[in-house]
Order: sequence, then structure tokens, then C-alpha cells
Amino acid sequence: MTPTAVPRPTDAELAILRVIWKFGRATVREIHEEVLHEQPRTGYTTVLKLLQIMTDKGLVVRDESQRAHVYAPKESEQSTQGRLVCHLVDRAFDGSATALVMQALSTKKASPEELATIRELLEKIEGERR
Amino acid sequence: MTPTAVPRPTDAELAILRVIWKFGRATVREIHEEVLHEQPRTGYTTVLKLLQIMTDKGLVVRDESQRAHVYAPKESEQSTQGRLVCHLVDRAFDGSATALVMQALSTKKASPEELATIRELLEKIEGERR
DNA sequence: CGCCAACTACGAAACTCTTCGTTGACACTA
DNA sequence: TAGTGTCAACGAAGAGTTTCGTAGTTGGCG
Repeated sequence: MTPTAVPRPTDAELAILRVIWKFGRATVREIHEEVLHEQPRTGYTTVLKLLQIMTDKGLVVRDESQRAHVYAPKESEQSTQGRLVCHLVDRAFDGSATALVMQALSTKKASPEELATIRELLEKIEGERR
Repeated sequence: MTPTAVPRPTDAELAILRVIWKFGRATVREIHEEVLHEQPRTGYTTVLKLLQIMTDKGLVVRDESQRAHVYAPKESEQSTQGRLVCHLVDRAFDGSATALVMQALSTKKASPEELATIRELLEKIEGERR
């Protein structure tokens, strides 16, 4: 099955996607070992099964030319994150991305450097408005 | 059962929470009619069942003094949103709230007024740093 | 009182998510 | 070639989510 629209990844799937994004491409074993750092109680076959499901869903693509299959993301990290943000905004913030931004800024601490980066982006957006 | 920690609401639960937040408190019928505007194919008993589950989970509190029970949020809208944002930040943004903010600002459009509001918050945060 | 409408409660079905045990295939090596 | 370790595939179990049909309860009214 090859769905046209890439679905939202689940929590366990995201844990795997984070590793694949980090490495670019990786085998099941590499992913498994990396996942163990975050979730020490994860079985190898659990990761494998997830990857098979994710391949069916179209979240990752699989290179089977080697014995140890190599997995790569189908979509960029940004695209996936964007979809997740949109979903949360619609679900919990009545469609207002600004409300989410305010919430995020209030809740979690950002370093001065990060604040400066956000400020730059703000100015860039405001600049484009004119 | 009365769990100590309030869990994250599911998607269907959030649709109901949005209505309750909007009204402050509401009966099943009121919630159902409001939900119909967004999800036209939702049965009355579906909403009722969800509310019963949400009561068990501690997402809402129920006033049974009237025949038509009245539901109210257990937690504020902000607290719930904060928890959801934290979860997404951890799951998909490697713990960086800034990355999520950047993504949200890039993806969805904000009005000049909203941008100004965000800018104010930024300055307030930067001010507290000193 | 007896009926109707509105309401809650219950249980089950269908579906997804997550996990893992088992199996069989493959390759290296002694 | 027989044994050992690594790998993917498969199936199933258990939990959670979502939906809704059905049943039982309650209040009001003729």
C-alpha cells in the first residue's frame, strides 16, 4: 500500500523518526541502539515492526539492496513538524498559531540567543508585510 | 477512580474540551449541539460516553445536582495547552521550544497585531533576564 | 395514574497503537 | 558442512480510542 497523503506519525514513530533525521539514513540496529538511549526498555523487534509499519504508511523509504535494510525519511523534518504544529494549533488553539507561540514562550525557557533568533524571524516577517 | 495526574486529552476529547472552555460549563446537549458544527456526524451518546470517560480521567468535573448533568473543566485551558505544547516539543522538537516557535511562525500567518503581541512578550521575557 | 420525552448508564464492536515471541533466511567460519 | 550469530517477516496479544445501540431512569403532563 502506498498512501498518497503522508499521515501524522504516532509517538513511538516519532522517536524513530528523530533518530533517522539525525543520521539521515540508518539500519534497524543503528536506530534501535540510539532509541535505547532514550527508551531503555525497547526491544529490537519492536523497532523493526514500527519501521515496517512506517514504510507501509509512507513515513520512511527502505533500501533493501543490502541485507541490513537502510531506512531514510520520506519527508523532511520540517514538513513533518509543520504538520504536527498545524494539527495541534487546530486541535487545541482554535487555529491560532499565535496563541501556541505565546504558550510555548511562556512555558519553556529560551536562552538569550534563542530569543534573538526569534526576534530576527519576527523582523523578517514584519519586513515582508510592507 | 480519581487519578492524581491529569492525562493528556485525546483528539475527540479536545473537541469537547474546546466547547466547555468556551462556555465555562455546559450540559451534554449543549456540548453535542456545538460539536455538531465542527463534526456533523457525531451522535449524542458518543459525546455522553466521552464525557463519562473524561470524568473518570479527571479532565472534567460533573455537577449531578440537576437531571441534566453539568460539566466543567477540571484544569484551565492554559494548563492543558501547556501540557500539550510540552509534549509536542519533547516528541518532535528535541525539547527545543524555540524550534517549535520558529516552525509555528513560519508555517502559519500571523497578523501585524499578533506579531506585536509576540514582540511584547519577547521584550518582557528579555527584560526579566537582566 | 400512565405515557412520552429527555436523560444517563452500560456494553460491545471496530479500530489503532505498541510490544514482543517465534520463525525462517542468510552469511560467515571453524 | 554444521554451527553460530544477525537479520527481516509474521502473527498475536493487550491496551487505549472512538463510536453507537440498547436499556433503564426520571420528570412532566394529560
